[in-house]
Amino acid sequence: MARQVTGSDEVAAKLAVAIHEHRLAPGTKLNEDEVGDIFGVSRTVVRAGLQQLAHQHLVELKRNRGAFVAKPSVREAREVFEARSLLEPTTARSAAKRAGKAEIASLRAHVAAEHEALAAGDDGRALHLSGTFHNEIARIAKQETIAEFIAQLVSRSSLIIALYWERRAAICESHAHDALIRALESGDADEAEALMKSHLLDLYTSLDLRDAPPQPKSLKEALNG
Amino acid sequence: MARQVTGSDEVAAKLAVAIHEHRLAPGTKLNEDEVGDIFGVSRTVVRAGLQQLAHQHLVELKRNRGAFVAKPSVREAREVFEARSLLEPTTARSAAKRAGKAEIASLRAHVAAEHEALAAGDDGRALHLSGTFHNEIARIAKQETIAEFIAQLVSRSSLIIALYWERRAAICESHAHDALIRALESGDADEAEALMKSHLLDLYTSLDLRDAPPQPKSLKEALNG
DNA sequence: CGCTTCCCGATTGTATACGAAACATGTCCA
DNA sequence: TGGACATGTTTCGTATACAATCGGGAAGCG
Repeated sequence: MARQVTGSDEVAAKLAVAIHEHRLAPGTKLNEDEVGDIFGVSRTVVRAGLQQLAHQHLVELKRNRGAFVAKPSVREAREVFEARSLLEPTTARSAAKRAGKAEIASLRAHVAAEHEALAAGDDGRALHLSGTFHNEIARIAKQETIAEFIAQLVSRSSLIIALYWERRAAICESHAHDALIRALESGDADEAEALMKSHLLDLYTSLDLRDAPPQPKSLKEALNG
Repeated sequence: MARQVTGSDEVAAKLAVAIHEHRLAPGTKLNEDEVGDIFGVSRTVVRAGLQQLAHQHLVELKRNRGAFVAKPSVREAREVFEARSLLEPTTARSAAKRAGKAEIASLRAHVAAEHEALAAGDDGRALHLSGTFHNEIARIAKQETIAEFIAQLVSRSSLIIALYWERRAAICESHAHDALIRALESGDADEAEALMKSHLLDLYTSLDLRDAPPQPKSLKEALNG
């Protein structure tokens, strides 16, 4: 089928994007043979890719049962945003100190692409870009280690949004990213940090994290869970 | 050979402990067949385990070259401690608010074991326990997500210490951990946070992070790097 | 009619086999 | 004598084959 120059990394990356864009819903079973046929590779490489995603908590590996797109619990959702609130504001501060013209331009292009996708009705892609914007900030801060953590947290946030997002209509038109870019451009570290903090809080409070289990589609699933 | 009930997780865990205890030096080649023979499993499961460790940056996977125990760069060392300084003080604060009698007792036992290992001359084990102490703190804070990050950072710190530690003699007799336990016991969140912050700073400043490359064992290695 | 039990199918876990890439060595030529 | 090329060997990357395990469904029983 597809070219066989692809390694397990590529499989993992493509699945990750599909999850970010909400084309794969939480709980979806990822059959090894099926995925292998789709990408034109053998189960060996598919398994390797799935394990990568499992380490990032994007898929859940159940022994002798297979791989499923992860369904973060309410507890996990809170923890993810707690972690983000520890890492990202300080990272935004660092980014404000380091951002040059090239970085600012890149960020503006990123946001433009996001708005474009939104206008085209491609909500999934818009959501994905909205998430990777945070990765870009971390990259500008030149903290590879922290950037990696943030990338993982952003990925997991995408799953959390898929499960617990309430006001879908008001999707991301908050222009919070624009404000952040302005703060970075003017090198205002305090402002950048504060904006990032409130942006994350906004995101967090827009979730419906009542104790209800993550919408059990069926009774059976709820019982076997 | 060992029992075959072992999965890839077990292989990864055992290798990780060996690395933590400095029984496997940075740069050591981990031949798949060799490791497989040692643990009595096939290359398939060894590869899975090595990939796990690679995701934690404990081993480095070079395409068509094999797996090597990671050799963190100076840059990476700085980043790791930067990340720890963002995560751990706040986590210690949380732990101070939640720690009960059972948790305190567990921590004391942990430190006791550490001193015991040190007295027995088992420096590697002492170092390992000294690291996992931080994991325990994170566990008490009941932040699984952050705890996982910290666990990874502690692991990587172990490698960094192996490469850049200067005053080996003064190993950990700082009693910083004892002071931390006292703060947790009395529920003094501010004190716990401050102690953790200074403890990490102590660790960081005791490293020799000059720009020199991580001690190239041989000229060849330096050139091929 | 509902519950339990057992067996079979499907899917994963592990081992092995084969092809490919990289390093080392040895030879040939300038 | 020194360097460059060719070849051999080792080790990894991927595919395939076999074995173990779990879930579901049909049959049997209360």
